[in-house]
Amino acid sequence: MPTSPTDHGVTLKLDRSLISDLPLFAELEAAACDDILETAHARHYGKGAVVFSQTEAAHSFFLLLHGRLRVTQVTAAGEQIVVRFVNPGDIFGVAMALGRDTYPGTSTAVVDCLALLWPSAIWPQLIGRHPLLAANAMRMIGGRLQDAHQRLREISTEDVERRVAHAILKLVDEAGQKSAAGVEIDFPLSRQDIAEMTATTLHTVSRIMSAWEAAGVIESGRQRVVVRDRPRLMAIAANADD
Amino acid sequence: MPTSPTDHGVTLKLDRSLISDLPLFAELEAAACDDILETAHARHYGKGAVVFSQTEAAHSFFLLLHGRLRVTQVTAAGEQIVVRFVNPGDIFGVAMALGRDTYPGTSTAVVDCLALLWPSAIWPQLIGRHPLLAANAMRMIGGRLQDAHQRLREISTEDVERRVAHAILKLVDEAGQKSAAGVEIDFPLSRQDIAEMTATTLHTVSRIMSAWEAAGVIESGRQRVVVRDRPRLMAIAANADD
DNA sequence: CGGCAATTTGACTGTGGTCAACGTGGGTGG
DNA sequence: CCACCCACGTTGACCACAGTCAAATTGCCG
Repeated sequence: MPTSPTDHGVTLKLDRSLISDLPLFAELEAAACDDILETAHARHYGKGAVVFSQTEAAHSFFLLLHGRLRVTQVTAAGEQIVVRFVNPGDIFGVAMALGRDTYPGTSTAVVDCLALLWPSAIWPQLIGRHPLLAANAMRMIGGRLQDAHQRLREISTEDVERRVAHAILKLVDEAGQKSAAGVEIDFPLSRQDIAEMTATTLHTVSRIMSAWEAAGVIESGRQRVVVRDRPRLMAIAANADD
Repeated sequence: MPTSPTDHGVTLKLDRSLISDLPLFAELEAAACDDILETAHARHYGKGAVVFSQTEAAHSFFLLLHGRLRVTQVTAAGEQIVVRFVNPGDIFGVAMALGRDTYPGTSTAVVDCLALLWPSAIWPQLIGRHPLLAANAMRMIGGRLQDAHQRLREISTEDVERRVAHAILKLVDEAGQKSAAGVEIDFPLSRQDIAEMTATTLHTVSRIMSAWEAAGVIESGRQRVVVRDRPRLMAIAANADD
């Protein structure tokens, strides 16, 4: 199922309307957007394709336009954790800007994706010419730092059920799609994925979600989660006794 | 014991030799350092003093020159975690740059500290005038993001003993002081602190460290940790069976 | 020297991990 | 187009790691 990446529009001029509304380009003038796009390429990644791998040299950084990516890290002992999911408008693979010369994780397309990419070496020039871009990028990285700290807080202090509830609610906020029965997470998400986000096992996740399904809180199936009763799920996320 | 902050050198001209060797100012020219220092104040915080508090408006950002700070967050349920320790040369309280208008945590001086501070509002101008400062700051924030991900990995996949071993080793690297018996962490650090860094309880930390002490790996007392046998501690951090 | 905070240690318990076996649905190939 | 197969999911039994509760001890600080 993995598809090899294919180039698109490398010679084609990229239109700034693709990106000018994204938070990364907030406050930037049209000319600045054009200048930044000058050095960008667009590329398509089929479902299952690996955009970059952990420890690989960080040749490029990316901006996701369409689709959804999963970023994972593998420990020395071979266990995997999900670092985050990348949403449209997010930057990813910015290792070089963060002071690394290799990617710290692996990112995989969970659905068909379209991304822009720049050579990492360009970053210093871009922020030199466009201080607002630097400020915006720093805000986005800041958001990721907050997310990481929130997860640390949750894993440190909450029991598994509340952690799973928080994880599902966050994904619903980022990738919720109204459907007949409620709000559905619009990309394939396995029990294993949820376990790797919440520091537990797929078994425990399955047990918890089965209980929720029986209680009418969610509806779920193979790599599919629909939240039926959001307030109830929020109550579970907040409360210890239930 | 908490001391109220006192101003120092507000009118006094700050010398760039204080800061020009720090990573935040790497590659910056002398004139740039002077320009940045123009808007800085220096301030002293006595042991136990609170530099800023969670949810407080982020009026300033800081650079630690001397001492050591602990940054904590409190959950809605009232439980506390240690986010990190701030070492000399680190920036902290950069909430505004990360897109927040309040501090996400509380920072407390664990020993007497000296810090520079700037009004948060100045940040955009500073990075506008000094792109290298932006690049350096982003690298430092990137390092914190890596740290957070490493802790997530550890809490998710390792048992308590290995997590504690990793935490102690990291602190020894950052704040190790050669002493008669080995390498000592040069600031007061309680079992509770270690527990809040590693998502466990002070009881479990105490049991683990008692065992290590009996085995001659460390020597410890009231808010004091000396690593006697670093290689052995590294082996504990790496291995599961021991 | 009195008092309190930090630490130690013991006994018990429960959450959630491990091991194992069995469903099930969807994609793929014949 | 249907059937097979495999990845994904479910469920049960068991038990261990580490959290909780409790109490004693130590060592600073004032």
